[in-house]
Amino acid sequence: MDNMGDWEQKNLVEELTLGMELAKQLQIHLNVSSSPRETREMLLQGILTSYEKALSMLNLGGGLVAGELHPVGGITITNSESPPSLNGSPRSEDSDRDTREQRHIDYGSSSRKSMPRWTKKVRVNPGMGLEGPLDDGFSWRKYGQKAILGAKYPRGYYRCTHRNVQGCLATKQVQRSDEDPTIFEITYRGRHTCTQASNSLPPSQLGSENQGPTTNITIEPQQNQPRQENNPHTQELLLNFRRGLKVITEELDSRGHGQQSFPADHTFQFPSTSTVEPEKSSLFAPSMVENNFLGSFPPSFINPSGSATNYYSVSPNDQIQHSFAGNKNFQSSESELTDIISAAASTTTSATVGLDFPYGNVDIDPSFTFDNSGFLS
DNA sequence: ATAATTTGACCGAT
DNA sequence: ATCGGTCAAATTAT
Repeated sequence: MDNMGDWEQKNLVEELTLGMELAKQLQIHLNVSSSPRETREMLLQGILTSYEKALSMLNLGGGLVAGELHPVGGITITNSESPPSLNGSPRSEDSDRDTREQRHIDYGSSSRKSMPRWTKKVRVNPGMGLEGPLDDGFSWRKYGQKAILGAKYPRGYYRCTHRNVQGCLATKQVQRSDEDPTIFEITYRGRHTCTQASNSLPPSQLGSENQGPTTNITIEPQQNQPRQENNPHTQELLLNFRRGLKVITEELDSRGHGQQSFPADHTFQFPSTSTVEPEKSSLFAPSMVENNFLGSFPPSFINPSGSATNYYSVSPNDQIQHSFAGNKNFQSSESELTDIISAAASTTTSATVGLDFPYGNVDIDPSFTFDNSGFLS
């Protein structure tokens, strides 16, 4: 099982392959005048990230790690979370957003199976249709709620709805901040191994009365449904990435446990049963759209061609690097590991779709958040 | 009828 | 013994 050298090499190859794919994409984009600069930048960043990883794999001998060297601050996430230089794109403001997200990743420790865990703080401004924090695009099912010691509000426990069906072990906890009740701390654990099809909306993220807002998202099946088959390129790219992600996932699994290697099929399937909840929609966010989530890449990333398809989404499948540094050990306290990054950027893709929940754990590029500031504010 | 939520019990880790 | 996390039966929502 621990063919370290084995997967190490495998990963390296995967990484390099990924980089090559990205390079190819970039090449293509360079020939397409219509290709937005952002796209190119993203591709470039992806390439660099890939190289970085590959190099670290070689240098450190141990596949993992790159990030562990610097447990604090920039950590692993470097590429993803704080690529200051690269995408110093103008956008990326959390200022104008209602939901401000801050992420804090933390590894190791003693959690169950040493699953990677990362936290993100989301703020929901009153008055708006609240969405962000509570809805991250995944389907969660609440399985518990507990009063936490020093906390004023109870903590809600959620697990992936597909746990039984697909064995997805992803879970999350939602804790409302004592201080600022508009802030919610959402801690994710484990990554989704399920095929999160289009998530139908998670009706209640927060229990009932205790927690504040309830998310209401409406899905507009129409135009958003079609996604992948549109553009073969897209599909291909996504697949490639998926592939990469998958590898890492396996790795993660193997480390923590012997098994539980669920089929992380990379087929994008969307449940034909896209639930739509009309009623709510009328009440709140009128046009929130939940699309799919397969990809883990920014729109511009995939779609060069005119047909501005706005689907793509950032799925929490991308904590690639997080997984890398999944090692335990470490004396330290979480505080040390604390690194909060506010990742928010907006890529205005299409006005019609105002969604936001892109959060996932970004990885290759933190800066893709759909701009939804449009209607909330 | 089926699916999701609520809640107290249970359990492992400090 | 206490606390945080999970389970599962009962309850409620769809």
